[in-house]
Amino acid sequence: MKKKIAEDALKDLSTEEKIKEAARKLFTQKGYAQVKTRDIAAEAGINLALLNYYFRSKEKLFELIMMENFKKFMDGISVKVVDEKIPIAEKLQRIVEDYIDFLTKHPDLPLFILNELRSNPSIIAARIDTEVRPIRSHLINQLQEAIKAGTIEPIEPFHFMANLVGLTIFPFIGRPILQRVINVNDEKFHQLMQERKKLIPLWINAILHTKKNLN
Amino acid sequence: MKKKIAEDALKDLSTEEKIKEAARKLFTQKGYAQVKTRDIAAEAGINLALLNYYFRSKEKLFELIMMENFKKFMDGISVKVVDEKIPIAEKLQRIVEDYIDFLTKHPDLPLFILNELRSNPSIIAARIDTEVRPIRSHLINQLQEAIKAGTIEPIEPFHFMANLVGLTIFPFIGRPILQRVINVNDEKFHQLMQERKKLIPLWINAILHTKKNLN
DNA sequence: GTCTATATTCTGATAGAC
DNA sequence: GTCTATCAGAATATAGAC
Repeated sequence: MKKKIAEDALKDLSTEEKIKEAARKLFTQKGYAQVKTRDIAAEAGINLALLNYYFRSKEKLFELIMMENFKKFMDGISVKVVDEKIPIAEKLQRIVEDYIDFLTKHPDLPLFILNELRSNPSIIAARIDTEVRPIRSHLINQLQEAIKAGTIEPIEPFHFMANLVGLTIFPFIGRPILQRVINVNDEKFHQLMQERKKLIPLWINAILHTKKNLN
Repeated sequence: MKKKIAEDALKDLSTEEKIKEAARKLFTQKGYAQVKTRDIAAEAGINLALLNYYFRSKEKLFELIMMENFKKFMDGISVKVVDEKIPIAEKLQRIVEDYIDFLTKHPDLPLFILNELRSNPSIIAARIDTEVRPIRSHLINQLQEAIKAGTIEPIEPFHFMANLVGLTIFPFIGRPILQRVINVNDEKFHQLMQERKKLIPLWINAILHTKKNLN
C-alpha cells in the first residue's frame, strides 16, 4: 500500500531540519557557489529569512553540511574493517560490498568530496590522519604481511589503494560519460554495480597474483 | 641554464591570450560559478573591462574554455587508437601510456569534465556520440572478438571500460586524499604514475583472464 | 517562529576619457 | 586598446511587524 510519500519528504520535519535537508541535497549536488540561498529556501518550502534565523549564514550552513558529508563518506569505509582478523581477500569483499551499497544510496558524495578536497585541502587533512589512517594501517599491514609470507606478489600500497578505491568509486563518478559511451540504461547500470560487488574482489585478487615484470 | 621564466608565463602573450590563459587556469581549477570575472582580470594582470571587450561576457568566455577543454580531453584518448590493427593488449599499453602523460600535464581536466557533465549533461552528449563512440566501438569490437575467439574470459564492455578508465584516471582525481592516506610525496607520486603505465595493462590483462565465477 | 520589506554587499557589464 | 568610474541586477543578510 503506497501512500503519497514522495511529494514532499520534508513534510514531517521541523523547519530547521527542512532547511538542512534541502541544503544537503543542493550543496551535495551542485557545490557551494552554484546554490543560492533562495534555492534552498524554495526547496525547503520556507522563507528565505528563516535560513539566516537558524543557521546565521550560507557559509555556516555549508560548513555544517560539508562536515556531515565527510563523516558520512568516512563511515562508509570504516565500519567492520578494522577490528576483525579475517583474511584480506574476504575483507575486501565486505569493504567493496558495503561501499557499493553506500554509493548507490549517496551517488553525489564522491564528487562533492573530491571537489572540496581540491579547493580546500587543509580542512580534511586532520580528519584523514585521525580517522582514515588507522584503517589504512590495518589494511596495509595485512597486505604487507601477505607479501612477506609469499601469499601474494609484491605491490606498492599506493597502487593497491588506488586500484581498490578507483575500481569501486569511479563508475559512480564517471557514470554519465560511461553510460553514454557504452549505452547502458539506469536499470542495467545498477545491475552492473551489483555484479561488481563480486567482481572487484576477484579482480583485485588477480592483480595481487600478477608478477610485476617491469621492463 | 635556467632563465627566469616562471615569474609570469603570460608576459609575452597578447592581451587577449593573457585573458584566455588566466580564464582557462581558473575555470579549469574551480569551475564557472566559483570564479569571478575580477579574479580572471587579476590573474591576467589586466583590467576588468578588457574581459568584456575581448569576449563579450563571462559566459561566452567560459564556453570557449569548456569547448577547448573537451577537445583536449577527447584528443587525449582518440589518437593512435582507432586505425591500427595491433592486438588489444598492445593497444592498451599505448592508450594508458599516452593518457597518463596527458593527465600529468593536465591534472585538473578530469574533475572539470566530470563536474560539467553532471551539471550540464546535454552539452557533451552530442560530442560523445560523434567522437568517442567510434573509438569505443573499435575497442569493444576487438574485445568481443577476443572473447569469441576464447583468447580472454567474457566480460561486460561496461566493466572493461570502467576498469580501464578508472585505473588510469582515478589516481589523479583522488590524488589529494590518496597521497595523504598513503603518505606519498609529489616526487614519489609521479614515479608511481610512471610505474602504472606498465602495470595497468598488466593488471587489465590479468582481469581479462580471470574466470568470473559468480555465486 | 515566520513572514514582508529593505538594507548591504557582490558581481557582471558598460560608458566614456585617454 | 586600455583604463577609471559607475550602473544594474543578483544574492546575502537583517529589521521589524505579526
